Amino acid sequence: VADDEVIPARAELPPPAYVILGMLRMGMRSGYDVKQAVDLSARFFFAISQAQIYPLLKRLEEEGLVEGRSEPRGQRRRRVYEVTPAGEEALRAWLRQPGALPFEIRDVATVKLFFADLLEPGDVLEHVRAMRARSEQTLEEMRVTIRPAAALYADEFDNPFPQQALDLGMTLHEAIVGWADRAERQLTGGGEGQEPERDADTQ
Amino acid sequence: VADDEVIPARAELPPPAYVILGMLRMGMRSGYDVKQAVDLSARFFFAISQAQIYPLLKRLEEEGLVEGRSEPRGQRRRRVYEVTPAGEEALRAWLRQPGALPFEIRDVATVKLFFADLLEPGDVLEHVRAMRARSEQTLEEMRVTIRPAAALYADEFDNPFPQQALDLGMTLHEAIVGWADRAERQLTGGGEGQEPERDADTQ
DNA sequence: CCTAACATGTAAACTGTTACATGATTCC
DNA sequence: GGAATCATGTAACAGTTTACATGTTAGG
Repeated sequence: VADDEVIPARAELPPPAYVILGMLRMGMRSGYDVKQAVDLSARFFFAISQAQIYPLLKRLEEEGLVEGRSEPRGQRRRRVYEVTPAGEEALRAWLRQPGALPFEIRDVATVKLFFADLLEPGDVLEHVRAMRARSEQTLEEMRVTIRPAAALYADEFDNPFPQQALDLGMTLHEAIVGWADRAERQLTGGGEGQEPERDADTQ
Repeated sequence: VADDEVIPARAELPPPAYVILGMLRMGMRSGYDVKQAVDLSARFFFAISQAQIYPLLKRLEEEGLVEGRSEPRGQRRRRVYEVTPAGEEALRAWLRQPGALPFEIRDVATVKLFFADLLEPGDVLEHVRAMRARSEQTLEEMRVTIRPAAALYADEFDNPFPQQALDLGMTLHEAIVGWADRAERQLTGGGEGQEPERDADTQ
């Protein structure tokens, strides 16, 4: 259309852009769809917020990696996207690209445990139980809503990878539950005869 | 000194500020010390960058939660901090404060696995192995450098919590290694007779 | 002499969240 | 008629990283 169609060889896309690209390739069509899909699955290892999606879709389109068109539902405006061959190639290249894969956790609960020295024993116990409950709740969510969807991808589309990613997430939270059990036993005077049961030294 | 010493009842401190406060309380003295300590331990569940530390130390001091003074080593300038009673109280209040404890993971490796459908089977296998190797390396780091330090805190200062936090981190990475083993077996035609071994359908 | 470690600081850029605005449609 | 959901967008803010600047000291 314009005369400045030259792709300006942009900087590498941020990871959330590839999440969007991947979700579109898996059949999601609108920005809204993508957000729903991420909240249902990828959120457990890479959350993205709604406000990131629309600007990134625009950018993906500018770079020719997706093609969007208006497809309203009734009077309700709606824009749907398709991954272009260039987009698929960009996604594949990113997936294959080796290099550092930082495993980033940001968990204030563990920070609080780390410094729990400052708390009363009762508070610490409660905190460990909260951590346990949190992972159990996450597991329940995964079992109820995500597992069936992942199974569908495995069975219908012969794509086992969402299920495997979900499996990793569940494994992680099961490990936390196991850890919490051990920690709890240790805190509730679990050292039968071994340790001379620490007083509330608090200092 | 000035006439506007009134504390302006600031917004709640961001989590990294409490990490710094906690580290100072554990005996770290300078910003540099804090950074070293975080990189050695807390980084596995809550990393903070050097550029965050000095402005936050300044802010903590403004709010009366720490007290700093210059304590050069030779000609090399150096500012050391101590947690004030108000600071200890603020930390304790934050530790006890209930409420949402989001467990945030941002892991591009799992994102790549999730979308691995686009890759050749050989690439996927390699990727799972890389994830396994990553966790094994992290475990090795933890065993070599952090575990002894955590044990020291447990034995010398009767503070078992850093060790327990480290333990949680190790548990997590051990779970990933276990998951990777299973995933690898599944990918290398592991379905002996069970599954009719999926071809490289690639699409 | 040179490198690594000690030590502090900040500007600019980037990333991400919160909160709001806007409006249509579906379901009760 | 009202709430929930569908659907898109953005401005303002908060948080984070990268990169650099600056200088000292210890060790090979």
